[in-house]
Amino acid sequence: MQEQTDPPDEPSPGLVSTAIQAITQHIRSEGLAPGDPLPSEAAMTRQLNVSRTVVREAFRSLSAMRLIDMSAGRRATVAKLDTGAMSMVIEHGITTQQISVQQVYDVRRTIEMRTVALAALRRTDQEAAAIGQSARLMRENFSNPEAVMEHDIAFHEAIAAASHNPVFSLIVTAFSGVTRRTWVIGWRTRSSDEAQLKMIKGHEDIADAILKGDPRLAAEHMAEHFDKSVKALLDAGIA
Amino acid sequence: MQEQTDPPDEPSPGLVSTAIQAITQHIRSEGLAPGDPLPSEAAMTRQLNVSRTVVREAFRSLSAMRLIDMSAGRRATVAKLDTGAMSMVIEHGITTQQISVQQVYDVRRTIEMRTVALAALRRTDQEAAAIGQSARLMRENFSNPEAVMEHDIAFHEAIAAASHNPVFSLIVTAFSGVTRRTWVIGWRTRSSDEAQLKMIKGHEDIADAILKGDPRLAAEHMAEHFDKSVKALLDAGIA
DNA sequence: GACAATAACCTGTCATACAGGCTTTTTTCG
DNA sequence: CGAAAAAAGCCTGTATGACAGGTTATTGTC
Repeated sequence: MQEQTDPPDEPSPGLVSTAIQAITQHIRSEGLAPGDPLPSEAAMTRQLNVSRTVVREAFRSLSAMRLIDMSAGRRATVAKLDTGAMSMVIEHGITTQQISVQQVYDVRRTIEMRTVALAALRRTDQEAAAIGQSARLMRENFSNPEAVMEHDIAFHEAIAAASHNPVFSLIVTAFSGVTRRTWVIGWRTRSSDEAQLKMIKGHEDIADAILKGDPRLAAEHMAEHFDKSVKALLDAGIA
Repeated sequence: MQEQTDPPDEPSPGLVSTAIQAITQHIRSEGLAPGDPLPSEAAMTRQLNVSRTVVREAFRSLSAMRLIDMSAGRRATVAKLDTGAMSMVIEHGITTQQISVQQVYDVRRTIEMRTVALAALRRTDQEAAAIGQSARLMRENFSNPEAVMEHDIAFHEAIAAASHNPVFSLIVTAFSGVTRRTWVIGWRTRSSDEAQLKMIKGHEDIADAILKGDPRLAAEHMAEHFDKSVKALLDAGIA
């Protein structure tokens, strides 16, 4: 058996938590869709019989998680799926050293081996074009590492989008922040222009395999890409 | 040497967002670890030159994401990695029909094919025991579906933990909420006791493979398990 | 030196106030 | 009559002050 940290009784989870639950419950029970408006703060205040402070902190919390959208003067609305909260959790794990960059890469590899295969099977022509475009822009901006990185990130997100499973997109996008903070290290480790161009070639190979609709080949190239990336990070001493 | 009150031009992402960033920035720059205390609200109020309302909403937002822990009378502290925020994002996606249960299962399958293999390679004896224990408890509570479900969930989370990669644990645990809301449907679809026992046997096979340290076999059983689970959900008409 | 009383600080919640953004209604003018 | 402009009304963003109750540090006593 395992040790539980929660005491057996939790009488008051706090008014704010209660309010948060009431709001999410409202979304569920009313079957609200993205864009639909939520009750005003005043209405919630009356319904829950608490102060506006409490209701406001609840709304603000949901807004911070990007579950709802708030803006001045208008009512809050149900938000489209967004990676905001996940990104913050991952970043928090990294900055407090509870997870390592290498662990993130291991998860990315696992997921992207799947997204790339799905993309090869399910991509539309437009999505294939977007993926190819990102790879092409990496080469064209070769002399500008920052630009290469952004197109690299866009490349991976485009593949996730082409998997037609928004959960994959969510996760892959959540990792982009970590990538932004470590990408340059991997790039510098590829000391020669030749090594750097080879890395870009790897992306083009993946794009081609997706365009051809060959999931096995796409996954093979993706595996190779990740193995090299992780090796680059390890060479640079990233734990 | 630094911050004056009003930067001349900022499209104003809002004072609260600014405060949130200031707090996370503080965690980063001070290199805080889980359990370390953050500045008091009053201190933050002075430092950012905003009202306590703003600072409070920022703290509360971070608390809702489980990035910090708050409790009455004590200062907020840096939180241990927690799946709270991720769970809420996934649940939000499900309730607003932006993602389907089947899409979640596809992601789970992808991830757990990896965690089970890693668990077979890296599990400690204690972890192997915990995994086996969960499988055993599933069988022992056979007549109580709710209990079977909880041990099923614990089983998968234990495997993720045994992968020794907290990011996997984070994601697997984030999906547990969805499982709780759909598990019974799959269970009912297995109409006969025989079919239900076979499903439990599948878990025991996985546990055995992990105990034996055979990643390939473990992954094979896990694949089978997921294929049957997804089939059960599809038979029940889950989109 | 141990221990209890107390002071100081901190968070949780409430009430109120006001500036400014949106939306709807009313008014006015063509 | 119709359309544009003005006003009214609701809504959110932020600030301030107040007080209850929990937590920690200090002090004073034995």
